[in-house]
Amino acid sequence: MRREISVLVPTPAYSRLSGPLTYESEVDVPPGSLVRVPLGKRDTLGLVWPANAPSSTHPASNHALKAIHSVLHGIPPLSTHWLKLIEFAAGYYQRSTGEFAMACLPPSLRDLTMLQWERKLARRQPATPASQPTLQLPPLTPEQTQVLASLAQHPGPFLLHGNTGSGKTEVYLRRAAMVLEETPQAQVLLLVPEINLTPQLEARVRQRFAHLGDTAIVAMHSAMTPAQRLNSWLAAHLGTARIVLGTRLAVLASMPQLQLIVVDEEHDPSYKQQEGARYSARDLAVYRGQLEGAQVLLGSATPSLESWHHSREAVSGQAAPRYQRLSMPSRVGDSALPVLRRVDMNNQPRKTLISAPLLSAMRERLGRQEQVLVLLNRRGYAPVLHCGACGWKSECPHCSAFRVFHKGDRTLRCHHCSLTQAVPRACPACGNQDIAVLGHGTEKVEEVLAEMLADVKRSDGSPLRVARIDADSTRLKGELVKQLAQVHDGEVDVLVGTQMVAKGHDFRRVSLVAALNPDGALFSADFRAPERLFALLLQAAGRAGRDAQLGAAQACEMWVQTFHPTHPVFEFLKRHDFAGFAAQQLQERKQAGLPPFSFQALLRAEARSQAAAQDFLNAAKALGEARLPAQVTGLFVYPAVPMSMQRVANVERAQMLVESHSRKHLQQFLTAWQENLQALRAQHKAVLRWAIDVDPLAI
DNA sequence: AGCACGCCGACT
DNA sequence: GTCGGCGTGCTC
Repeated sequence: MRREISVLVPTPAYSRLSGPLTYESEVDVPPGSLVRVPLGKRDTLGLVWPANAPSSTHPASNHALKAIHSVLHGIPPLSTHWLKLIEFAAGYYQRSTGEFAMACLPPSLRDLTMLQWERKLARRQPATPASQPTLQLPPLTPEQTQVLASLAQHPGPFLLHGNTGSGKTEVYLRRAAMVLEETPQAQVLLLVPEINLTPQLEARVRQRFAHLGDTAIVAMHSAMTPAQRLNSWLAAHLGTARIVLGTRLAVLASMPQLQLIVVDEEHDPSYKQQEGARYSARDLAVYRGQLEGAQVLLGSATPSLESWHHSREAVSGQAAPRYQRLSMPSRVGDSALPVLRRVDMNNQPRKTLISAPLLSAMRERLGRQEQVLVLLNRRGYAPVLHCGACGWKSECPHCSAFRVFHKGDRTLRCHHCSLTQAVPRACPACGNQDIAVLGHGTEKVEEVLAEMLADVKRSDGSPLRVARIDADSTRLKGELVKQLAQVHDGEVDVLVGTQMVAKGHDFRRVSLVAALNPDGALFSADFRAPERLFALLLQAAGRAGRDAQLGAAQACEMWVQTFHPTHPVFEFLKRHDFAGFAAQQLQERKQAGLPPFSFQALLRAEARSQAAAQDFLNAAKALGEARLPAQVTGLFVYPAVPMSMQRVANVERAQMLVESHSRKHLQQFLTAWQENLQALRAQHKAVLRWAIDVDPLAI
């Protein structure tokens, strides 16, 4: 018997094929099956969709249906829950369901031929036999015990607020072990913000869960090869993987027996995808947990203000908050929290890079064979090259940014479009030989510190070693791991780096952390900048004094060089008072009507000229306001403005903010708008691309 | 998005 | 005379 089958294919929302297409088949193919179908002249991967779903693009009655080519046999269909997750996410983030679904599947699944697919399945390695757990577990602190008891008693979701060093990871592992023991098939998803952080957590998880067998733990992140990604995905989908450890894309992995989702460092901006479908893995994790009945545990030392606002300590008799808040304020082993030292740069000589008090504190630490971590959020040697004679600056010809001077390879590099040129010997504008650098980057700090500390010797009499870790020094694969190992082994005394070293890595012998110039975030136009700065500094401070013996002798220090030493951010930081900081920030946000007290979306447009981009946006604004859905009220569309990075690689960028007090109304508006915007395209041909960003992180 | 068709400039 | 530029249009 012939039957009609709804199939999602990878077509973007604006292609007018956003709904499922109808194919025919001799046999019944259940929803969630992966199929190969003809689409135009090509043969593409498709996902069978529930038949009763509304099909926005039903074929004309006289249209001959094409037949499904083949079904990818050998694996069970994707679960109804997974289909629902995809449908929700695509709708919420304003993408077509087909495009979103295909983007969530491993890329090689799209490319494999039927034959390759069958070979792949046949070659799958059998699960390794499980052995008995033999590991000696570390004792739990009373706080950890209490938190684990709450996790066992309540369904969640939870927000675990634990200071750096309070043992959050141990809680994740213990909870995972409990869940895996309780249900023989159960699966656990562990999310981390960055690829850099997966290897060390993976090692710890493999060690702890060695008894489950090697194949029971898989990683998922974008740096894996297509074959590795397919293997991990299959293991998760087939249930052989009991623990999936990954970055944001792992939140969309098929895990039929999912029981627990942990989002570590839940405040981290890396959880928001910044291109294509701009989803928040943290928010989807919460939705997915509710959908599948899996427990959700968000953890951070500095929770996002959104999560903090939506969480409360459980109080009997009161309405349950969205997240139940759990706290672990103490550090394991009672090592003291670092002391904050502020250097008022108003009292320092102009253009001071490393102030005298900071330098002497560093010398003292180094003299005791302790390590020092120096943070500066700027790579390269100097952010600008400048001609004193004619005023020329090293602007990038293609972007609205300066090219950065990299001394190591004598280049001028644009950090936005990657344009790289040799440093000119003389000013390109006037020929003046005397061109100078403006400002400081990590390369320069590395150089200056090596000079300033040249007289300090290590205990064996050898010279001090200053090293640098940033995106430049770790460009080669494996370089970051190698360099971090050198720090751990004590080969490095002073480590200079960008914020990438502040995240997650434990440096046991570091007893002094210094932020050289954090002021930029204090008065930024971005309302989230103080939140990010606070998180970064507290996280960086947490790098210090992990070694209890070290901390007991002499408290560790967090140094901040600033022109605004009395700024509230530093006052709260000094007291390690996240709750106070959050209350103050939330108060400000409430008065200004900013998230989490309102909901935002951005419409972004890219065009060859700024005017063309803005014209499109303003036309979109007029159209949106004219065709406002009747039920939508209290919605405000701001005028189009250039983006803060206005031009990148010769493309002009503009954006427009939409704000509403109601998430539902914002959604209704965006859905209606999306359809109208397609019609606008024809009249704005100069516009290269446009996209909607729901819940944007930076405006 | 892909991948066609389709109509105008510099090359074996 | 062809190869190839990317404009426009369609995909069950």
